[in-house]
Amino acid sequence: MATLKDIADAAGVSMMTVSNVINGNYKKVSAKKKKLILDLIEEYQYVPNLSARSLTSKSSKIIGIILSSGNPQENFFTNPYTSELFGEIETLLREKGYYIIVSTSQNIDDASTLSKNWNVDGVIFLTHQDSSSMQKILSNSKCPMVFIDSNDPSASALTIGIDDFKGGYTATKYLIHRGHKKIAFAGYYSDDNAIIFQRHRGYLAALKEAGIPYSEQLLINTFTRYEDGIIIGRDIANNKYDITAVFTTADILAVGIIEGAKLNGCIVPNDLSVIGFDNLKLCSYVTPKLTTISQNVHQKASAAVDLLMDAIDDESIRNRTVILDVQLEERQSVIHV
Amino acid sequence: MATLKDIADAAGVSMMTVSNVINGNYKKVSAKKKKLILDLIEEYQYVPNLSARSLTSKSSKIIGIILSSGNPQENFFTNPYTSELFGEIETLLREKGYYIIVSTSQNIDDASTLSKNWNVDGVIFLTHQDSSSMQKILSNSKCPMVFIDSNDPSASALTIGIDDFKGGYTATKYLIHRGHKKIAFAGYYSDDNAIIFQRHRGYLAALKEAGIPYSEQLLINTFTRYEDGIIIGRDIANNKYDITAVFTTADILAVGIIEGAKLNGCIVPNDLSVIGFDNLKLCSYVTPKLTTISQNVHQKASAAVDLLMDAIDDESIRNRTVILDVQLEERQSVIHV
DNA sequence: TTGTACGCGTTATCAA
DNA sequence: TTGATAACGCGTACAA
Repeated sequence: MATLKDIADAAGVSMMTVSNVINGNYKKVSAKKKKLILDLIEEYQYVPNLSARSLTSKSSKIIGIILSSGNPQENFFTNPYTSELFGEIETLLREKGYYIIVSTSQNIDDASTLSKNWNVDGVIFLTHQDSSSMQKILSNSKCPMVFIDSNDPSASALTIGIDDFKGGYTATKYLIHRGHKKIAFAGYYSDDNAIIFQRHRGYLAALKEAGIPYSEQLLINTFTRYEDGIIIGRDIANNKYDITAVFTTADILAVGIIEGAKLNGCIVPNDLSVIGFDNLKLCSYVTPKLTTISQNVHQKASAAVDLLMDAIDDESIRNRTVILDVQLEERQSVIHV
Repeated sequence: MATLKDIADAAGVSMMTVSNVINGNYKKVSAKKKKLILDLIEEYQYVPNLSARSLTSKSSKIIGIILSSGNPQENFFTNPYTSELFGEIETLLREKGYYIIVSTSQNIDDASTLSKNWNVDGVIFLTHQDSSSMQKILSNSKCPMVFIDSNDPSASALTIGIDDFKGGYTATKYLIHRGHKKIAFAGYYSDDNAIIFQRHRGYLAALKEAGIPYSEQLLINTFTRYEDGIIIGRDIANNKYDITAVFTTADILAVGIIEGAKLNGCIVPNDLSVIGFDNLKLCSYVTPKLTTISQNVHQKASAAVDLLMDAIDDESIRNRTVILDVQLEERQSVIHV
């Protein structure tokens, strides 16, 4: 492995001259030596050791991407939403010259260990963190951290979110307009998950606006996995709930519900209308194609990266919230009753 | 940020003693000092700087994971197979105490730059590399590299693959047993893609065994994306090909074909039988559920990690090929004619 | 324009 | 059992 010194020796100059060439400080080097050094670098296939560089300079050019949640998941990357978002962010970051270290640990403390271990320039949390975890992380953070889909009650962090209230409201209103009155809400509803809480609030608002009474029985609390959807779908088909439609907080859950219902003889949309959330590619793959609340994953990734870059460049940016819009994507899983 | 020196100063001992405690060399330290130091580490929340460590020690505890291919992809992580495989590998590696740097660059040279930049302990290539790229990479590799789904004509690398010939053979034979005689092959067929070539060979072998003639017209050469499948499906429905069944080299492509056929009035499996490849979760989400050749992603990930670990531990292991078995997963997309 | 000396945080060696 | 010192590869400050 060629080092700076090797190149310097070969060129008969000091390490400093080589360093200047590498870092593009061409004004400080004569054209002749510059060319010589450039050729040598090519010949030796020299690549700087970034560990060494990050030791002296403050920047490591590493961004940590963390996926962790209480919601049990064997493999975060079987979730198409998470995967797609991750891929978009990775691409954006790489184009800006950063390396990415991923970690899917369930343990929040690993986040701060990671950032200290490698002196990362920034961190992006891809999955929902409850507020206590968030506070814990922020309290001993030493670099900018962007949270996607997390609550920020104290508004003291960098967060990217979507208009969850509007999502819940829009979906529910759409169902109501189609004549539905008995509409269930299915998702991972919990006190410390503001995302789902807001969607639920939107759902309630639409119900109230239409003068439709709400009862606890309409809340189907569940993890958002395909398998959980199957069970719920079967229950629905077996008339465990008295409903004609269900708004779910994730496409993958909706797909499971549709399948479960079908297994027990309840056909979507004829016997049951379903609306999802996310607008994954998956929505077009299934039958019937899933009507859903669409969030723009690319836009979300881009907003997260922009915000992180801003915060890295400017120390003073340490709390800011970006809320992205959502809209209904009409397909085939809802029927007029 | 507390450093080794900070802890040493606080404890009134040398850095070396602290280092020994951190690295578990307890025999070299008195019990009393050990406890003192451990407490201090806890109090200061000390975490070692791995950049510094990797400068001195040979190991960086970083594994690079590279996704790159000529096959155009905006975002590798929209491919469920790739995502799932990546997630499995990440988990396995993390459990073994490694950090992961991901890179999705299209440029092969970035792979070697990455490995030099960070002095990675090993690299895993997640996507197919043609043999020339592979040779290029291997020629200036300085650490163990495992290739998944790549050809290794010279058998001089570490590779993980599946029995592609058997996959093609089994699928085709299955179709033949169901009475099909006009069977197309759809996939990214190219000279430098041994994977697909082998599947095609298996396909040919089954045809030959049954005495069914093959013609070039049965080869549908295409990128393996959903959108490409749509086009092919439409073509099939429009009788561009004279076939009753198609074996595809990827589930996502099969799903597209089914949809495209349907758009033009050709219903699977009644009018057309389709077999996929991979056995993604997606197969169960679609209608009809997709019959496919199943490869065990978890097993593949595990084999890749095991092989890499072996190679890291033992310099002498620099070429070895692991071939995993495949099998038919029967669902609903094939009919008896 | 070029070179020297030092420090970044850690570990290995060797001596005490 | 402990500690002093050199070394890893690079960048910055300063001097020539």
